[in-house]
Amino acid sequence: MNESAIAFAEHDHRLCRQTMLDELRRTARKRGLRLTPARVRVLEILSEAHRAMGAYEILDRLRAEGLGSQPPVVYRALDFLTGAGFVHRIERLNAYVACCHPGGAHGACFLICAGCRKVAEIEDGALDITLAQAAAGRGFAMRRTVLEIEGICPACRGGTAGGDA
Amino acid sequence: MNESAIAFAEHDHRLCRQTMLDELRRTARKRGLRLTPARVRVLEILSEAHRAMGAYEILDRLRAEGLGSQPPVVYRALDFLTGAGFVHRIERLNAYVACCHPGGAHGACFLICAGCRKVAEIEDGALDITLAQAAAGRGFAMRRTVLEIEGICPACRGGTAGGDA
DNA sequence: ATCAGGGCTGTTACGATATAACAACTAAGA
DNA sequence: TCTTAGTTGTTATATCGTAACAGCCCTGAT
Repeated sequence: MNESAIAFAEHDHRLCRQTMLDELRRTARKRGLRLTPARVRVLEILSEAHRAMGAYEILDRLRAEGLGSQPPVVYRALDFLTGAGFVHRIERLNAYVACCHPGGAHGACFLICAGCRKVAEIEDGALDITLAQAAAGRGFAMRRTVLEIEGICPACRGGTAGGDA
Repeated sequence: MNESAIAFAEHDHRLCRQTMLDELRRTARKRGLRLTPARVRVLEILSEAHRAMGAYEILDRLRAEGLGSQPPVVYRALDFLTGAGFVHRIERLNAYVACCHPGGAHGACFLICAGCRKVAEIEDGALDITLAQAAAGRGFAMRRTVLEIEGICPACRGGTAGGDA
Protein backbone atom coordinates (compact mmCIF):
# COMPACT_ATOMS: atom_id res chain seq x y z
CA MET A 1 0.00 0.00 0.00
CA ASN A 2 3.01 2.29 0.12
CA GLU A 3 4.60 1.97 -3.28
CA SER A 4 4.80 4.88 -5.62
CA ALA A 5 1.59 5.59 -7.43
CA ILE A 6 0.01 2.23 -6.70
CA ALA A 7 -3.15 3.25 -8.45
CA PHE A 8 -1.36 3.06 -11.79
CA ALA A 9 -0.16 -0.49 -11.22
CA GLU A 10 -2.09 -3.73 -11.55
CA HIS A 11 -3.23 -5.03 -8.21
CA ASP A 12 -6.14 -6.49 -6.32
CA HIS A 13 -8.69 -3.81 -5.56
CA ARG A 14 -10.57 -5.98 -3.12
CA LEU A 15 -7.49 -6.00 -0.95
CA CYS A 16 -7.32 -2.21 -1.08
CA ARG A 17 -10.87 -2.00 0.01
CA GLN A 18 -10.41 -4.46 2.83
CA THR A 19 -7.29 -2.78 4.15
CA MET A 20 -8.97 0.57 3.99
CA LEU A 21 -12.09 -0.56 5.82
CA ASP A 22 -10.08 -2.29 8.53
CA GLU A 23 -8.12 0.90 9.02
CA LEU A 24 -11.32 2.94 9.14
CA ARG A 25 -12.85 0.73 11.81
CA ARG A 26 -9.66 0.80 13.86
CA THR A 27 -9.43 4.58 13.65
CA ALA A 28 -13.10 4.99 14.46
CA ARG A 29 -12.77 2.87 17.59
CA LYS A 30 -9.67 4.73 18.64
CA ARG A 31 -11.03 8.21 18.11
CA GLY A 32 -14.67 7.62 18.96
CA LEU A 33 -15.99 8.31 15.48
CA ARG A 34 -19.32 6.90 14.45
CA LEU A 35 -19.46 4.68 11.43
CA THR A 36 -22.77 4.56 9.65
CA PRO A 37 -23.79 2.52 6.62
CA ALA A 38 -23.54 5.44 4.25
CA ARG A 39 -20.08 6.43 5.49
CA VAL A 40 -18.72 2.93 5.20
CA ARG A 41 -20.29 2.35 1.84
CA VAL A 42 -18.93 5.59 0.37
CA LEU A 43 -15.41 4.63 1.38
CA GLU A 44 -15.90 1.17 -0.10
CA ILE A 45 -17.07 2.61 -3.38
CA LEU A 46 -14.15 5.02 -3.60
CA SER A 47 -11.51 2.55 -2.54
CA GLU A 48 -12.52 0.08 -5.20
CA ALA A 49 -12.39 2.68 -7.93
CA HIS A 50 -8.87 4.15 -7.62
CA ARG A 51 -10.14 7.09 -9.51
CA ALA A 52 -11.83 10.29 -8.57
CA MET A 53 -15.59 10.09 -8.50
CA GLY A 54 -18.02 12.98 -8.52
CA ALA A 55 -20.36 13.31 -5.56
CA TYR A 56 -23.41 12.73 -7.72
CA GLU A 57 -21.87 9.62 -9.23
CA ILE A 58 -21.41 8.21 -5.74
CA LEU A 59 -24.91 9.31 -4.84
CA ASP A 60 -26.33 7.31 -7.75
CA ARG A 61 -24.74 4.18 -6.30
CA LEU A 62 -26.07 4.88 -2.83
CA ARG A 63 -29.50 5.51 -4.23
CA ALA A 64 -29.49 2.19 -6.07
CA GLU A 65 -28.70 0.48 -2.78
CA GLY A 66 -31.30 2.34 -0.74
CA LEU A 67 -28.75 4.21 1.34
CA GLY A 68 -29.99 7.68 0.56
CA SER A 69 -31.22 9.65 -2.35
CA GLN A 70 -30.52 13.34 -1.75
CA PRO A 71 -27.25 15.27 -2.19
CA PRO A 72 -26.69 16.04 1.50
CA VAL A 73 -26.41 12.32 2.18
CA VAL A 74 -23.31 11.92 0.10
CA TYR A 75 -21.80 15.30 0.95
CA ARG A 76 -22.10 14.54 4.64
CA ALA A 77 -20.41 11.19 4.23
CA LEU A 78 -17.65 12.80 2.18
CA ASP A 79 -17.16 15.54 4.78
CA PHE A 80 -16.83 12.93 7.47
CA LEU A 81 -14.35 10.82 5.53
CA THR A 82 -12.35 13.84 4.44
CA GLY A 83 -12.14 15.11 7.99
CA ALA A 84 -11.03 11.69 9.21
CA GLY A 85 -8.32 11.58 6.56
CA PHE A 86 -9.71 8.73 4.46
CA VAL A 87 -10.81 10.70 1.44
CA HIS A 88 -9.28 13.61 -0.43
CA ARG A 89 -11.02 16.10 -2.63
CA ILE A 90 -9.47 16.67 -6.05
CA GLU A 91 -10.07 20.34 -6.73
CA ARG A 92 -9.23 20.16 -10.37
CA LEU A 93 -11.97 17.62 -10.96
CA ASN A 94 -14.53 18.58 -8.33
CA ALA A 95 -14.29 14.98 -7.31
CA TYR A 96 -13.23 12.68 -4.49
CA VAL A 97 -10.74 9.88 -4.10
CA ALA A 98 -9.88 7.39 -1.35
CA CYS A 99 -6.69 8.14 0.54
CA CYS A 100 -3.86 5.67 0.03
CA HIS A 101 -2.18 6.13 3.38
CA PRO A 102 -4.87 7.10 5.79
CA GLY A 103 -4.46 7.63 9.47
CA GLY A 104 -2.72 10.96 9.79
CA ALA A 105 -2.81 14.41 8.31
CA HIS A 106 -0.29 14.58 5.51
CA GLY A 107 0.52 16.71 2.55
CA ALA A 108 -0.87 14.90 -0.43
CA CYS A 109 0.03 15.22 -4.08
CA PHE A 110 -2.02 13.72 -6.86
CA LEU A 111 -1.20 12.52 -10.34
CA ILE A 112 -4.29 12.76 -12.50
CA CYS A 113 -4.21 10.78 -15.73
CA ALA A 114 -6.02 12.54 -18.53
CA GLY A 115 -6.15 9.24 -20.41
CA CYS A 116 -7.79 6.77 -18.04
CA ARG A 117 -8.99 9.27 -15.40
CA LYS A 118 -7.26 7.32 -12.64
CA VAL A 119 -5.79 9.32 -9.79
CA ALA A 120 -2.70 8.28 -7.87
CA GLU A 121 -1.70 9.78 -4.57
CA ILE A 122 2.02 10.12 -4.00
CA GLU A 123 4.10 11.04 -1.01
CA ASP A 124 7.23 12.98 -1.69
CA GLY A 125 9.28 14.36 1.13
CA ALA A 126 11.34 16.62 -1.10
CA LEU A 127 8.19 18.16 -2.48
CA ASP A 128 6.73 18.77 0.97
CA ILE A 129 9.93 20.48 2.06
CA THR A 130 10.28 22.63 -1.04
CA LEU A 131 6.71 23.75 -0.70
CA ALA A 132 7.07 24.58 2.97
CA GLN A 133 10.16 26.62 2.16
CA ALA A 134 8.47 28.49 -0.65
CA ALA A 135 5.71 29.59 1.72
CA ALA A 136 7.88 30.28 4.75
CA GLY A 137 10.37 32.27 2.71
CA ARG A 138 7.59 34.70 1.87
CA GLY A 139 6.29 35.02 5.38
CA PHE A 140 3.24 32.97 4.55
CA ALA A 141 1.79 30.58 7.15
CA MET A 142 0.86 27.44 5.25
CA ARG A 143 -2.28 25.64 6.34
CA ARG A 144 -3.46 23.40 3.54
CA THR A 145 -2.01 22.59 0.16
CA VAL A 146 -3.49 21.61 -3.16
CA LEU A 147 -1.00 19.77 -5.34
CA GLU A 148 -2.40 18.20 -8.45
CA ILE A 149 -0.48 17.21 -11.55
CA GLU A 150 -2.41 16.49 -14.68
CA GLY A 151 -0.79 14.36 -17.35
CA ILE A 152 -0.52 10.86 -18.75
CA CYS A 153 0.16 7.81 -16.61
CA PRO A 154 2.74 5.14 -17.52
CA ALA A 155 0.13 2.69 -18.79
CA CYS A 156 -1.57 5.23 -21.05
CA ARG A 157 1.78 6.44 -22.36
CA GLY A 158 2.86 2.94 -23.20
CA GLY A 159 -0.28 2.37 -25.18
CA THR A 160 -1.01 -0.65 -22.99
CA ALA A 161 -4.41 0.85 -22.44
CA GLY A 162 -4.86 1.36 -18.71
CA GLY A 163 -8.56 1.15 -19.09
CA ASP A 164 -9.76 -0.56 -15.95
CA ALA A 165 -6.73 -2.35 -14.57
CA MET B 1 6.18 43.36 -10.94
CA ASN B 2 8.57 40.55 -10.24
CA GLU B 3 9.08 40.58 -6.52
CA SER B 4 7.95 37.74 -4.33
CA ALA B 5 4.28 37.76 -3.63
CA ILE B 6 3.72 41.36 -4.67
CA ALA B 7 0.02 41.02 -4.07
CA PHE B 8 0.66 40.92 -0.33
CA ALA B 9 2.67 44.14 -0.33
CA GLU B 10 1.39 47.70 -0.48
CA HIS B 11 1.66 49.12 -3.96
CA ASP B 12 -0.14 51.10 -6.60
CA HIS B 13 -2.79 48.97 -8.24
CA ARG B 14 -3.32 51.42 -11.07
CA LEU B 15 0.22 50.76 -12.14
CA CYS B 16 -0.41 47.01 -12.12
CA ARG B 17 -3.42 47.52 -14.29
CA GLN B 18 -1.60 49.76 -16.72
CA THR B 19 1.36 47.43 -17.08
CA MET B 20 -0.94 44.51 -17.59
CA LEU B 21 -3.02 46.21 -20.24
CA ASP B 22 0.03 47.41 -22.13
CA GLU B 23 1.35 43.88 -22.13
CA LEU B 24 -1.98 42.54 -23.30
CA ARG B 25 -2.13 44.96 -26.23
CA ARG B 26 1.44 44.16 -27.19
CA THR B 27 0.82 40.44 -27.08
CA ALA B 28 -2.41 40.79 -29.00
CA ARG B 29 -0.71 42.70 -31.79
CA LYS B 30 2.11 40.21 -31.91
CA ARG B 31 -0.05 37.11 -31.96
CA GLY B 32 -3.02 38.45 -33.86
CA LEU B 33 -5.49 38.10 -31.00
CA ARG B 34 -8.59 40.24 -30.98
CA LEU B 35 -9.19 42.49 -28.05
CA THR B 36 -12.79 43.33 -27.37
CA PRO B 37 -14.26 45.62 -24.72
CA ALA B 38 -15.37 42.74 -22.54
CA ARG B 39 -11.97 41.03 -22.69
CA VAL B 40 -10.08 44.17 -21.84
CA ARG B 41 -12.48 45.13 -19.09
CA VAL B 42 -12.32 41.71 -17.43
CA LEU B 43 -8.54 41.92 -17.25
CA GLU B 44 -8.76 45.44 -15.85
CA ILE B 45 -11.16 44.34 -13.17
CA LEU B 46 -9.00 41.40 -12.16
CA SER B 47 -5.71 43.26 -12.23
CA GLU B 48 -7.00 45.93 -9.89
CA ALA B 49 -8.27 43.41 -7.40
CA HIS B 50 -5.21 41.24 -6.66
CA ARG B 51 -7.55 38.67 -5.40
CA ALA B 52 -9.47 35.86 -6.95
CA MET B 53 -12.91 36.82 -8.16
CA GLY B 54 -15.74 34.49 -9.03
CA ALA B 55 -17.04 34.57 -12.58
CA TYR B 56 -20.42 35.82 -11.47
CA GLU B 57 -18.85 38.58 -9.41
CA ILE B 58 -17.04 39.80 -12.52
CA LEU B 59 -20.23 39.43 -14.50
CA ASP B 60 -22.05 41.73 -12.08
CA ARG B 61 -19.50 44.43 -12.83
CA LEU B 62 -19.79 43.97 -16.56
CA ARG B 63 -23.53 44.08 -16.32
CA ALA B 64 -23.44 47.37 -14.42
CA GLU B 65 -21.35 48.81 -17.23
CA GLY B 66 -23.50 47.49 -20.05
CA LEU B 67 -20.85 45.10 -21.32
CA GLY B 68 -22.91 41.96 -21.11
CA SER B 69 -25.37 40.35 -18.81
CA GLN B 70 -25.29 36.59 -19.33
CA PRO B 71 -22.79 34.02 -18.00
CA PRO B 72 -21.30 33.08 -21.36
CA VAL B 73 -20.05 36.64 -21.76
CA VAL B 74 -17.74 36.43 -18.81
CA TYR B 75 -16.76 32.80 -19.31
CA ARG B 76 -15.74 33.54 -22.88
CA ALA B 77 -13.61 36.46 -21.81
CA LEU B 78 -12.01 34.35 -19.08
CA ASP B 79 -11.31 31.51 -21.51
CA PHE B 80 -9.63 33.94 -23.85
CA LEU B 81 -7.51 35.54 -21.15
CA THR B 82 -6.60 32.20 -19.63
CA GLY B 83 -5.56 30.83 -22.98
CA ALA B 84 -3.46 33.92 -23.65
CA GLY B 85 -1.76 33.54 -20.27
CA PHE B 86 -3.12 36.65 -18.60
CA VAL B 87 -5.47 35.03 -16.16
CA HIS B 88 -5.22 31.92 -14.02
CA ARG B 89 -8.01 29.88 -12.56
CA ILE B 90 -7.75 29.10 -8.86
CA GLU B 91 -9.23 25.63 -8.56
CA ARG B 92 -9.57 25.73 -4.81
CA LEU B 93 -11.81 28.79 -5.02
CA ASN B 94 -13.55 28.28 -8.35
CA ALA B 95 -12.30 31.74 -9.11
CA TYR B 96 -9.97 33.71 -11.35
CA VAL B 97 -6.96 35.94 -10.82
CA ALA B 98 -4.82 38.13 -13.06
CA CYS B 99 -1.42 36.71 -13.91
CA CYS B 100 1.54 38.57 -12.44
CA HIS B 101 4.06 37.70 -15.11
CA PRO B 102 2.13 37.24 -18.30
CA GLY B 103 3.55 36.52 -21.65
CA GLY B 104 4.59 32.91 -21.54
CA ALA B 105 3.37 29.58 -20.29
CA HIS B 106 4.82 28.98 -16.85
CA GLY B 107 4.22 26.81 -13.87
CA ALA B 108 2.35 28.93 -11.41
CA CYS B 109 1.97 28.55 -7.69
CA PHE B 110 -0.51 30.53 -5.64
CA LEU B 111 -0.62 31.62 -2.04
CA ILE B 112 -4.21 32.07 -0.97
CA CYS B 113 -4.77 34.08 2.18
CA ALA B 114 -7.69 32.82 4.22
CA GLY B 115 -7.75 36.12 6.07
CA CYS B 116 -8.01 38.80 3.40
CA ARG B 117 -8.78 36.53 0.45
CA LYS B 118 -5.92 37.99 -1.57
CA VAL B 119 -4.05 35.65 -3.88
CA ALA B 120 -0.38 36.00 -4.70
CA GLU B 121 1.30 34.24 -7.57
CA ILE B 122 4.85 33.16 -6.95
CA GLU B 123 7.56 31.75 -9.14
CA ASP B 124 9.85 29.24 -7.59
CA GLY B 125 12.39 27.39 -9.63
CA ALA B 126 13.14 24.84 -6.94
CA LEU B 127 9.47 24.01 -6.68
CA ASP B 128 9.09 23.58 -10.44
CA ILE B 129 12.07 21.25 -10.51
CA THR B 130 10.99 19.16 -7.54
CA LEU B 131 7.56 18.76 -9.03
CA ALA B 132 8.89 17.75 -12.42
CA GLN B 133 11.10 15.18 -10.74
CA ALA B 134 8.26 13.77 -8.67
CA ALA B 135 6.25 13.16 -11.83
CA ALA B 136 9.09 11.95 -14.04
CA GLY B 137 10.36 9.58 -11.37
CA ARG B 138 7.04 7.77 -11.52
CA GLY B 139 6.86 7.59 -15.28
CA PHE B 140 4.18 10.22 -15.40
CA ALA B 141 4.14 12.75 -18.25
CA MET B 142 3.27 16.07 -16.67
CA ARG B 143 1.07 18.45 -18.61
CA ARG B 144 -0.46 20.96 -16.27
CA THR B 145 -0.04 21.60 -12.59
CA VAL B 146 -2.27 22.96 -9.88
CA LEU B 147 -0.27 24.34 -6.97
CA GLU B 148 -2.24 26.24 -4.40
CA ILE B 149 -1.24 26.93 -0.82
CA GLU B 150 -3.89 28.11 1.57
CA GLY B 151 -2.83 29.95 4.69
CA ILE B 152 -2.31 33.37 6.22
CA CYS B 153 -0.39 36.16 4.51
CA PRO B 154 2.23 38.29 6.29
CA ALA B 155 -0.11 41.24 6.75
CA CYS B 156 -2.89 39.17 8.27
CA ARG B 157 -0.45 37.34 10.54
CA GLY B 158 0.96 40.59 11.82
CA GLY B 159 -2.48 41.82 12.70
CA THR B 160 -1.82 44.84 10.51
CA ALA B 161 -5.11 44.06 8.86
CA GLY B 162 -4.42 43.51 5.18
CA GLY B 163 -7.96 44.43 4.37
CA ASP B 164 -7.75 46.31 1.10
CA ALA B 165 -4.15 47.46 0.80
C1' DA C 1 -17.19 47.09 -54.31
C1' DT C 2 -18.80 42.87 -53.00
C1' DC C 3 -19.09 38.82 -50.83
C1' DA C 4 -17.62 34.57 -48.22
C1' DG C 5 -16.02 32.92 -43.92
C1' DG C 6 -14.21 32.98 -39.31
C1' DG C 7 -14.63 34.86 -35.06
C1' DC C 8 -17.37 37.25 -31.75
C1' DT C 9 -21.86 38.57 -29.41
C1' DG C 10 -26.37 38.05 -27.35
C1' DT C 11 -29.53 35.03 -25.64
C1' DT C 12 -32.13 31.01 -23.98
C1' DA C 13 -31.98 27.13 -21.73
C1' DC C 14 -29.99 23.83 -19.01
C1' DG C 15 -26.51 20.84 -16.50
C1' DA C 16 -23.41 20.05 -12.63
C1' DT C 17 -21.84 20.94 -8.07
C1' DA C 18 -22.85 22.22 -3.36
C1' DT C 19 -25.21 24.00 0.87
C1' DA C 20 -28.82 26.07 4.19
C1' DA C 21 -32.25 24.96 7.20
C1' DC C 22 -35.21 22.26 10.00
C1' DA C 23 -37.82 18.50 11.97
C1' DA C 24 -37.37 13.73 13.43
C1' DC C 25 -34.71 10.02 15.10
C1' DT C 26 -30.96 7.35 17.71
C1' DA C 27 -27.35 6.00 20.55
C1' DA C 28 -24.46 6.79 24.69
C1' DG C 29 -23.75 8.50 29.05
C1' DA C 30 -25.57 10.85 33.51
C1' DT D 1 -35.08 7.15 32.43
C1' DC D 2 -33.69 11.42 30.73
C1' DT D 3 -30.61 14.38 28.29
C1' DT D 4 -28.08 15.62 24.62
C1' DA D 5 -24.93 15.51 20.90
C1' DG D 6 -24.71 13.61 16.66
C1' DT D 7 -27.03 11.81 12.62
C1' DT D 8 -30.66 11.38 9.10
C1' DG D 9 -34.22 12.62 5.71
C1' DT D 10 -36.05 16.14 3.11
C1' DT D 11 -37.12 20.45 0.69
C1' DA D 12 -35.49 24.13 -1.37
C1' DT D 13 -32.06 26.90 -3.30
C1' DA D 14 -27.44 28.78 -4.17
C1' DT D 15 -23.40 28.68 -7.07
C1' DC D 16 -20.65 27.54 -10.99
C1' DG D 17 -20.41 26.39 -15.82
C1' DT D 18 -21.79 25.10 -20.81
C1' DA D 19 -24.53 23.73 -25.11
C1' DA D 20 -26.59 25.53 -28.88
C1' DC D 21 -27.98 28.76 -32.23
C1' DA D 22 -29.12 33.04 -34.64
C1' DG D 23 -27.13 37.35 -35.99
C1' DC D 24 -23.29 40.70 -36.47
C1' DC D 25 -18.80 42.46 -37.95
C1' DC D 26 -14.28 42.48 -39.50
C1' DT D 27 -10.95 40.80 -42.91
C1' DG D 28 -9.18 39.19 -46.92
C1' DA D 29 -10.10 37.28 -51.70
C1' DT D 30 -12.08 38.13 -55.93
